[in-house]
Amino acid sequence: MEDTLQRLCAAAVTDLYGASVDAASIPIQRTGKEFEGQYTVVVFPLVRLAKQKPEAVAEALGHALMNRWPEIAGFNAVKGFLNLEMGAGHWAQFLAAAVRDPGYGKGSPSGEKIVLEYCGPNTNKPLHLGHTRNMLLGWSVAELLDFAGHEVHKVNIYNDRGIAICKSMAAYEASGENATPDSAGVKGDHFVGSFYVAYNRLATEQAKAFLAEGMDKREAEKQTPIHRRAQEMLLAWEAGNADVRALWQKMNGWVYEGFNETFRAMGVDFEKDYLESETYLEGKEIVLEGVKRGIFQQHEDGSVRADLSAEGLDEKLLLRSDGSSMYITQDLGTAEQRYTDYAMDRSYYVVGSEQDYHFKVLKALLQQLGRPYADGITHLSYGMVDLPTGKMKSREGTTVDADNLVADMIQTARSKTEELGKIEGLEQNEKQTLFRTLGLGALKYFILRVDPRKRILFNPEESIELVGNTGPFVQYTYARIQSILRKALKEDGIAGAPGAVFSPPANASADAASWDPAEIQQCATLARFPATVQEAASNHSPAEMANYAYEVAKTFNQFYDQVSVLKAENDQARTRRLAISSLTASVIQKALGLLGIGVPERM
RNA sequence: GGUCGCGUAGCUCAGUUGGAUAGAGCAGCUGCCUUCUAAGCAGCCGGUCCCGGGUUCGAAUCCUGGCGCGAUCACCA
Repeated sequence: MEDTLQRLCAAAVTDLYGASVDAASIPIQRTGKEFEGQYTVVVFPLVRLAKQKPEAVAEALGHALMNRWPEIAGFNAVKGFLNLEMGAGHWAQFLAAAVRDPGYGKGSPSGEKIVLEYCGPNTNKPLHLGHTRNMLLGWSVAELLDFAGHEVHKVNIYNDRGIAICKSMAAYEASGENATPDSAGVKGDHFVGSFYVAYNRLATEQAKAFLAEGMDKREAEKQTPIHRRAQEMLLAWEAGNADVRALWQKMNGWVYEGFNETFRAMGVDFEKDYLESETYLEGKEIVLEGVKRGIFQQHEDGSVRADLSAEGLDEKLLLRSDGSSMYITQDLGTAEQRYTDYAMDRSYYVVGSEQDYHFKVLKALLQQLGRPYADGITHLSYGMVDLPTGKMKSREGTTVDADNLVADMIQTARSKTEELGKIEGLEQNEKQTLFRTLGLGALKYFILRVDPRKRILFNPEESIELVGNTGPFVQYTYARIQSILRKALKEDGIAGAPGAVFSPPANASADAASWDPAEIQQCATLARFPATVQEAASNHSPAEMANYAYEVAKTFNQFYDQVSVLKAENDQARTRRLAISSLTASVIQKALGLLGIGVPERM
């Protein structure tokens, strides 16, 4: 739509003033609420070419556009702003085309292959609120890119080895008594996490004796038997010790089971899992290859470093003097592995902003190595989730657990729904589904509607809102529409697909005069969906999609209030409004779907 | 200290990449349910867009200098 207007404007300017302008540079925007019209051309940039006053340019351009495009029904010029009113015929055409297109909003295939990594948990403790933001963002960005026309592969990376998991293992060995998640009746990841907490308790306890001897705190903890045991296990793991590996395998297995349950509850999925235990050796080889090619430097003590000062970064350690690998080394291996698997054009890493530096380094290293996938790396950085008490810290138990959070939200949705008492007729399992849809909808919307870069403040004391600018508000609008459509089907005695039934009147352009402003406003909002998809995808911003979904719902509720669908003045208006309603429902369903939020048939 | 990010109503956030009188929600106040679901709609109240300078027809948006908050700069991950 914008493109068309820009083209027409450019042509008109050439006709009127004999000057050529770049069509793409002509600003087209939505008309402000206080003015008539749907699209506004800002003519200030053209004033210089025209050598006339802005108002005169707008006026002249308005006439010229009307001549060129009959779908423009009128215009008004205010200062340098040319407001265009599209006629009912235009909207009727739009409506007919959009309603009949099941793929309305979907981008055409770009041929670009993208691998998107998100979640990236450690396997020694359960997922928390920080992971929740990561998962929701990652999943949604992937869906947006997919819907916008790219080929997207979602992958996870497990940090499944290292000192953290050895700590849980050491504590389990010391106090686990061969219990299992089943025997304890605890979800696997929580079960293992409880030993991570137990480790810290034991270490603090055991450190007391050393502290009494005047040792400093860090040193004292290093001397504790439990810490020594964890270190020992780490070395044994690297050496391939069968017992340690078996325990590691068993405990990680419990964690994966627990995680999978959380992923299901959260509604996120992965096409492939990567394990750092399987890629860190490959990372080491890449570093050694770099040394051989003279790209990285091996120092006298045996350590390997990369000089990134040319990129404005520091010198970076890649291998320790004992030859063991670093965090960054593993990521090099994982990246290589990924390219072997997918040969992707671009790779996205959804990881918190505290790792901005890390990803700059990773990309720079791969560029130095001349890897073909290096330039295609993008770090999708997002801000932390803070509590009123400050930053979350696992060791201090100040995290908000992901499973509890979801359960709480479902509970909140249940009590609100029961309080309103509008769902008496539903079966028990339908109710459960509804509470889940609403609870998760509220949670996901709450997190996704804010700009990813910004920090989110989450107050566990206050439950997430269900009224106002929220997920359930948008869901409610959908449910309202479904109620109308059900009644319409019943009145008409027709069963079938709403899309087919609620097509607009064939001769819609004939009833131009009868369109209510609310109908035009709703159509104008719905018409922005495809452009919003592309923008949200290219900006990697579910927030833009969330805000759009809110606006679609908001304008529909106004429409709902201002005109009656089922009791419209005439059949033509009724059919048309049914078409607008069903298209609105479809757009809401798609927009929320891109955020991972489901829609209820009633609520 | 260097680098990066953020700073908009009492609170939580938008602001279409430089456009009109800066918008929503929550909180507070007022109206609207014998009419398609009131988880809604309409209205009131609420602003030094952190501060100073600059660029131009026009700046919350771009540049520059400050201030504040946060992250990061490990032989941790």
